[in-house]
Amino acid sequence: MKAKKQHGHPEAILQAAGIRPTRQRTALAALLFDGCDKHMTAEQIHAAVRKTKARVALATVYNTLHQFTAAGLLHEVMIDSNRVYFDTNIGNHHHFFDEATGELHDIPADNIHIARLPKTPPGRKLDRVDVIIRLRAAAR
Amino acid sequence: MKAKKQHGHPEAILQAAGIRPTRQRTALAALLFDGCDKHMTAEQIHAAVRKTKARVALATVYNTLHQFTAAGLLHEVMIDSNRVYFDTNIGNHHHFFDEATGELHDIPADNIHIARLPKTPPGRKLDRVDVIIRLRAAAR
DNA sequence: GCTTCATTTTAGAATTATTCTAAATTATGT
DNA sequence: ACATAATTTAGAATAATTCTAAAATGAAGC
Repeated sequence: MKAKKQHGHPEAILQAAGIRPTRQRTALAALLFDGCDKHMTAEQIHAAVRKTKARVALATVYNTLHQFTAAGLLHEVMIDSNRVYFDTNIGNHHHFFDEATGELHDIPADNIHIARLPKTPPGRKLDRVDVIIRLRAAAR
Repeated sequence: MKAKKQHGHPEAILQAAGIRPTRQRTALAALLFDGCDKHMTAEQIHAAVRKTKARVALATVYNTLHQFTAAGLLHEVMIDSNRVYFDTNIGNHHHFFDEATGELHDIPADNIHIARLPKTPPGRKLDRVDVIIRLRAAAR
């Protein structure tokens, strides 16, 4: 296994990322970093954490997701003008987006090979390459 | 001779796309389909059309951009949660996104070659493949 | 265990982009 | 020109996200 999934205690993950593990952050980390890749919106994460006993304000969910993103624990995936997903898979990979259902699925990085990438303009460095394969319902 | 890409009168372009060329639509088409590739938000387009003598309501700009998109005259590019660009380049191409400046630049399709595209899931057809190369200021 | 101070969380207000609504205008067919 | 259907419009409504300032919590020292 190449890239190791996030697992272990949520608190340890936060410590390692230099984020103070408060009750709310730990609850969110426990939910997000359970070893399974997820694509969730802030609202979905808010709903999910409220199903556990923890109470976390929506504003805190947003704050925390942005902190996690800045720390490299999450990626934001911009797919649709009114859907921003936070992706717990921070390894190199790409996405299928099903426009019929709004679902997002991972594509392992080695299933796509990009040749002839243009050179990066001067004074810039490559941050990342997003590939989104958009799908629609097949005609029949 | 004029530009090689979109050519002909704006009205002809609309007719060909099966869109009735009203005054507002013609004004927007004239602005957008002048042969130069553009990436503009609805607000930018609204501001630009108001600089000409034409008066077009913002709601009409939105309606019209969506009609043009549905007709294949424009593409929407989703880059950033609060930046939706309408792209007048409807040919096969990709984008550099400069996170430092918020600018979007075209990459001709043949500058990127994607091999080993995964197979499309059953019941779905491939709509399009978006490649976004995200750039940041270079470290030094 | 308490006190202090910085950090974090919170509810609700504010903001922003976009969509909706229903009335007014404009275009098309006869 | 007339009737009818399509389009445009201003402003209200919506939805996601951010902001604000006050309250709660956490860490460090006594």
